[in-house]
Amino acid sequence: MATRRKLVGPKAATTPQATGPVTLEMVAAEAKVSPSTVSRILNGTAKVRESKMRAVRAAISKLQFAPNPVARSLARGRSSSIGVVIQTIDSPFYGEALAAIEKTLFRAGYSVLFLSGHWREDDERRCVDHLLARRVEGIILVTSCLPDEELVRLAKKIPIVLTGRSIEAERSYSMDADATPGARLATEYLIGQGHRKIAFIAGPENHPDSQQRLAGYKAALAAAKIPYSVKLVAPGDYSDGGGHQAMTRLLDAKAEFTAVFAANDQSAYGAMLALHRRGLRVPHDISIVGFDDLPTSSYIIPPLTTVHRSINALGEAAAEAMIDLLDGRVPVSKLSSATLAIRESTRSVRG
Amino acid sequence: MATRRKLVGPKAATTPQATGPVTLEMVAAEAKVSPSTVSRILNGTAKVRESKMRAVRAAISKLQFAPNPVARSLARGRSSSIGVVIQTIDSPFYGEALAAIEKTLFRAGYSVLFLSGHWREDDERRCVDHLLARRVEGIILVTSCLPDEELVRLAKKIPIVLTGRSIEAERSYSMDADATPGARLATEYLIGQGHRKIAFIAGPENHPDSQQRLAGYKAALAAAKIPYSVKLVAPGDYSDGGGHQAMTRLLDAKAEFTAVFAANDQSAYGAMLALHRRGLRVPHDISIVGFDDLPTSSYIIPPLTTVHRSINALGEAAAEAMIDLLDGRVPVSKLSSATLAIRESTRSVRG
DNA sequence: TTTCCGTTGGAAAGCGCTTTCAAAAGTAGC
DNA sequence: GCTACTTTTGAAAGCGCTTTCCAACGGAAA
Repeated sequence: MATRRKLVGPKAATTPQATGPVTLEMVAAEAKVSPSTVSRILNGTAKVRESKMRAVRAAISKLQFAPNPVARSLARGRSSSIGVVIQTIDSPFYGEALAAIEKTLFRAGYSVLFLSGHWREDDERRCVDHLLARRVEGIILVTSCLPDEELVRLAKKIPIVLTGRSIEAERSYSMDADATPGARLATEYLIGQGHRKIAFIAGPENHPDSQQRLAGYKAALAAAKIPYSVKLVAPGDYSDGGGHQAMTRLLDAKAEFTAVFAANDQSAYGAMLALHRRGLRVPHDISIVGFDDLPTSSYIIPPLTTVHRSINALGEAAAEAMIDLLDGRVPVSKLSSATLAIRESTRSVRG
Repeated sequence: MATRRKLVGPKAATTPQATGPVTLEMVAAEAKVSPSTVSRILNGTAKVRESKMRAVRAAISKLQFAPNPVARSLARGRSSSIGVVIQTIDSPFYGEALAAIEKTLFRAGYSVLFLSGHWREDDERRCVDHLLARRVEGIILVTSCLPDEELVRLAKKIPIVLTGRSIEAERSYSMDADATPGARLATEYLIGQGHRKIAFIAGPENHPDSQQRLAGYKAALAAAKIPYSVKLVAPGDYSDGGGHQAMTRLLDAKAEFTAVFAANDQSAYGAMLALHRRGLRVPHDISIVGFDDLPTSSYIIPPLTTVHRSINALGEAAAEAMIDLLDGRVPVSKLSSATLAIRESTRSVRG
């Protein structure tokens, strides 16, 4: 029977001192209405007499009441928060997307939980479990590395939106921004500039996205009837260091090429440095194009020609798709295609 | 009284079908013990007979039970989550710190809510309010721009840890990694290399951190008895573009200098590009040193000499300080001091 | 065997809100 | 002025856990 944890006596409501956070009940008491009425006003779930309305509003602002979202979540069975799994929260590439996701979701009244999966299956799985445990209402997976079946299974439990992947499942939305056309565009540009010997610095071998970039490169080559040579392809890992190593390897192997297409900008940076170390000049001796258009890419020397995809738009679209999913609508894709930001790291070698 | 929302009959426990998420009560029923016992086992809050222990564990794994953190938060009055307010979530500089915060806090069992304040008072205030409403247990403010009084007031309500700022308040911890020594170090290095005319590209004028960088520059100059000249100081804003503009302005003003100290690496990138555009070579004609040591700084051309402070350590320390605060301990500072990463953007102009 | 004391474990209250249900209060209509 | 509806409102149950309180239990001392 004892009233646990009630730190103040029965006259609590009349004692406005250190009673901790203000509760809805206190507002009700202050406004002399029932808690239900306060709740109804808060949520607009029913019509309430104008006079009470005012009284409650007054009480709310007088007591500085703010509803406890935890209690609300529990009662409603919904948490108003959604989870985002990303490779790493400090990804230079996805950063902008995160910002857009945060902004869009925040506006729509959701809290966002960002978690880093480090592009490792088990880490990512742990993130997802954590998010499920936290009862998020949906999960956005930015280029997940989880197997398809698992994602499909996940989609059965909770709405998910995927970027850089594509699965078939209810209550899910895949935004597979296929990188192939972009990669092809870059390679074609190089070809158009008269280059015939074009090296390629690849990304992580097992990742679909990086495979698409390679595919685009090959496609452009094939279309121009330029034979594809494995000697001109160096493995990288999307990092500056990887690009540096790849270029070094290419150079050491005495591969012949007049241009390089790097699977992403960071690799391009590294490659450029390697070139520089060997006394080769960009674009005079070697042309180079990147992929991603990182913010700094217009400021490095020389400013990098690179494939641009609005990553901000990607984030926004992902967030909007999630909102659509949650509201029971079917998201519509509105991703713009890749363009080439032509800057100063490439030159024509024709006539 | 009607039992609301109870979708299945009284024999619910025996019907293992689509009953939605598994609850502690279901586990209790399955293990034939009371909910209290399950809770005690879950939290280790009391000794429980070995046999029941086993039964409960079995039930848990059989039903795949995971406690609902929302309910738990409500009951405990604690949310096990902490908020982080950052300039922007895609900050190239703080990114690493965020990653460290996430990792450290996650390990300690907390969820992290990242919010972007955009270095604007009202945005930041809104973030803080949101976090308070969400009942986070503590807030980490990464170089907040809120006025001191406000932070002090905030600290009264909730434990906070501050980076790049310093306030006096209970249950708060300031990690004011003063930038002055680092800036001084950079400038002194340049002086040591024989430079006497050293330009400075400043950061945002009103920010304490950027003022410290200027102060360090001035201090080094003074110590070497080199007169300080406003003509050699160009306003910037910590962005690549700002650095580019600043350098352009310096050059247009025909300022004479043989070295530049940029308030941060991004400004340095921009400045280098401006130099390059004018045909000036780094470090042959002009030496340049940056501040922050961004990941790409070792890969740009030429690799940038810059002030290095472990931003990863900063994040880790911030997270640990928060944990200390929450556990009622007094955090102890363990920030290492700034070092200079000497690379290839500077050269000696002596003898 | 009885008494006393330290363990275990269950019943139930409570966290702060939402929502159902039914009673109270208005509004018409006759 | 009274019946028959249609709002508006309050009481109370419930969301899924934690935690207090106390009864039951088991073993040691008597």
